[in-house]
Amino acid sequence: MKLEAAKAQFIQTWGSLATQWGINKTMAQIHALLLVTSDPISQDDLMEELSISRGSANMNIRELIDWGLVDRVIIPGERKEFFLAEKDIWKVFRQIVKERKKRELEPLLKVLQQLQAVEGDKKNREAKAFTDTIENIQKFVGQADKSLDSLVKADESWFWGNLIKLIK
Amino acid sequence: MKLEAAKAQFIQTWGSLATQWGINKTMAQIHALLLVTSDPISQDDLMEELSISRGSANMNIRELIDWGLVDRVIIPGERKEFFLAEKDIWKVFRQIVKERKKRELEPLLKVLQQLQAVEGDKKNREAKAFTDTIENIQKFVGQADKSLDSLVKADESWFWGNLIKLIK
DNA sequence: CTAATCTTTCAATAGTTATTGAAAGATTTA
DNA sequence: TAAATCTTTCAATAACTATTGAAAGATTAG
Repeated sequence: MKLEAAKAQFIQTWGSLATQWGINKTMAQIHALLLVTSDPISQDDLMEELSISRGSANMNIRELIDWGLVDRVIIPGERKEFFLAEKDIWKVFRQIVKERKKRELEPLLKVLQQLQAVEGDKKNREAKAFTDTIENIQKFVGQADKSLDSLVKADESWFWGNLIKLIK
Repeated sequence: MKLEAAKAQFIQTWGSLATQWGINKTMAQIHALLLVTSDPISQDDLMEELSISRGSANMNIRELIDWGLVDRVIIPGERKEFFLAEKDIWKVFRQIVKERKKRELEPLLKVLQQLQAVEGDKKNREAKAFTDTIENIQKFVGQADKSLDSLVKADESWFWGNLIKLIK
């Protein structure tokens, strides 16, 4: 398989995987291209390689920067901005976990806490089913939240090493 | 907060969270309603409570059954089918992990393996960047795959107990 | 200061995904 | 077997999400 074909397939695979996770396909494809390219790439080159418009390139790059997955890079003597992705997949993963935790898990926890304040008639079967499930979800999400906190701080080899011991 | 209001908020929260994860909102809302209701619910009741059409209800219920999150229930003396969700959140989580692993992680691993067969000119800087990143991703995804395998088989209290020990 | 180059915005448009509801298909009852 | 009840399908339509590209806004060079 030729390099260009392999790149193209990786970009397309990354993109369609992203779609299944509620992530913009183009954003994921830009990320994929930056992941497998050693040197920083300009917006124009991204537009060219992925056949996307200026607006889309600009918007999706900004989003990637927001997520902390891509950095702006200044190249001396160049007028344009260039972009470079974090290549260490463990760091990428950690960063995504950190962001999704902040954006989704923490707001969810707040809602769950509020929902526990439901007027509790303990004799009411339906009310009991509701509070029971909410309580269970809350405990689960709370545990997950704490665990992910540690994961975000963890060193990769340490993490896998211990996890392997744990699950064997 | 009244029970009905709390249910409604939970259903809406669960639905919008699902959207961010590439999951159909209505499917998640049906799931949410079934999660917080003790007794089995008929398709007509789901349609009524969530204000959705017959077609949508049918399709999304089937999808939930496919995911192994909801069961069909026959109630003696009733002509209609009823539906009941697994309430144990650990089981729900495990089931989702199992399915996504099968549908997404395993196909991804196959692609990554293929991509390692890129024509490798070791002197080529770009080729090296490509193979390095693919290799890293592959190792990472491989580890994750194995770990999730164990998680899927794990007992909840055992899992959290050990995880807490691990990350402390 | 002015022109040139680069970046950002955003309203229009395209593309994608989900929903509807009527009709066809099953199944049960009598 | 026929009628009643329930389930499934699917083409049309609606709702949502992403992309485009031209114009406005910044920044740099001369």
